Amino acid sequence: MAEVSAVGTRQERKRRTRQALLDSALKLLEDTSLAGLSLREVTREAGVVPTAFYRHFPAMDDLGVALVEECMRALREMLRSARRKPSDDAIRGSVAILVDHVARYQAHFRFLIRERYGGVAAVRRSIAGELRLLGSELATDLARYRGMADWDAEDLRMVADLMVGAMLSVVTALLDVAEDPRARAEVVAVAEQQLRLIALGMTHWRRPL
Amino acid sequence: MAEVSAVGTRQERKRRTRQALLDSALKLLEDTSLAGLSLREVTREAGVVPTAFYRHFPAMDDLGVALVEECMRALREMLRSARRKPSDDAIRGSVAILVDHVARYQAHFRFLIRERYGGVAAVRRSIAGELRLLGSELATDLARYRGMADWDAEDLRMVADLMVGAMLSVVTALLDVAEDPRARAEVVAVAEQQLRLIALGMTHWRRPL
DNA sequence: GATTTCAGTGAACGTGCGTACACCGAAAAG
DNA sequence: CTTTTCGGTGTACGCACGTTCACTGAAATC
Repeated sequence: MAEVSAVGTRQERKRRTRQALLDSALKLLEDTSLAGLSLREVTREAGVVPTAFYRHFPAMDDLGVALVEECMRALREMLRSARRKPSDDAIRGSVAILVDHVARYQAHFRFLIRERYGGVAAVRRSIAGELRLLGSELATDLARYRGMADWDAEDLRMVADLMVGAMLSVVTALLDVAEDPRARAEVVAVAEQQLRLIALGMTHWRRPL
Repeated sequence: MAEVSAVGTRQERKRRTRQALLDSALKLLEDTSLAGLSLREVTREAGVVPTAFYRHFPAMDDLGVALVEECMRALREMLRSARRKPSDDAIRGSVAILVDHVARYQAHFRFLIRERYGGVAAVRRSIAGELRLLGSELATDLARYRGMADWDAEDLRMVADLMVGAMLSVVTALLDVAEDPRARAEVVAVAEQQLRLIALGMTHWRRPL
């Protein structure tokens, strides 16, 4: 059970309680989905009385949407890391960054994967919108690559979406293997090969034209 | 609300009631996830009294697992259709079959996608196991293709998993666009391109060796 | 025809839930 | 110093839930 200390200004204390609710929810969501999570469980875990919940969120759905925003902050931070990678092997470097971030924000990624097609419509919409944005960002990143200047926007988007999909598959696989280091290494190896195969397809894409 | 007719032998009537429970659950699951579905809702929809549920399933989790089996039957039927395709364009033909099946078994596919990482552990495990099997089947299918005889099992498996992942992405996209025929055509076009890009990567995979 | 089986019934229970409401006390505002 | 604001409290309510148990009546078995 989390305890919120009593020090600080009033709005600071409110912010901390809100964060405690988000953290508690995320912790409990390792075992169930948002649809199976009760308001009372969350407040119990956070160490406040049930009715205090309403001082921060109108309903559980809204807490879910707030959690999506928190998760997306982590995802964007990851993309930023990948952008300033001085690696000579872009694929290996990107996968390494992905693995690192999934390990650090395990609960966040699990929530994202689970609720992407989960039972709460508002959360689904929120995740879909954010992922679409992420696809756009990746597409513009790809456009800056050597030898891709002549790609049209549609094809860039198509490849970017394929890569986002593959990335999320890898995240899922990583969450499944959890702590087993041998299985983890296998997942990483397969992910690198899959991306390499996609890259191989890209270098030959409509080149004959 | 479904009504189970009173004709037929006893075990036949039992089978029909069981199916009514499965159908009712699947219908209700279009709006929520399994974790958010109550036993009483399902029996209400099926037109039986709550306690009758226990004559067929020990708990909701078990109904969920039974639903997974039903969904997988649909998926296997799809693979069988794809296997006896006389199409000269394998990719276009496969995608067409996929689109057709998703349209026919929309609720089943939605359930599968939603519960794959949903809140019920037993169902998750069941789906993961079935998909792994599906990957194996696809890998052996691929091995029979012209020019893939020299691929080793590991690489076949890697490609098969990439394709299963891409396929599930397409299913998801199809479920999202639902009825809009223009968006649907766009999804189909992108899916074909993505598979074509993967195929392109395959033809150049380790060929230099 | 008598007996057994069993899918479906109906009433009743304890529980945990979301939410309404009046209240408190310290921080913020005047 | 006085007043206002407001995050958190405690009680209390009605409701839907899962599960129990004894019961029914027609089909299956003998």
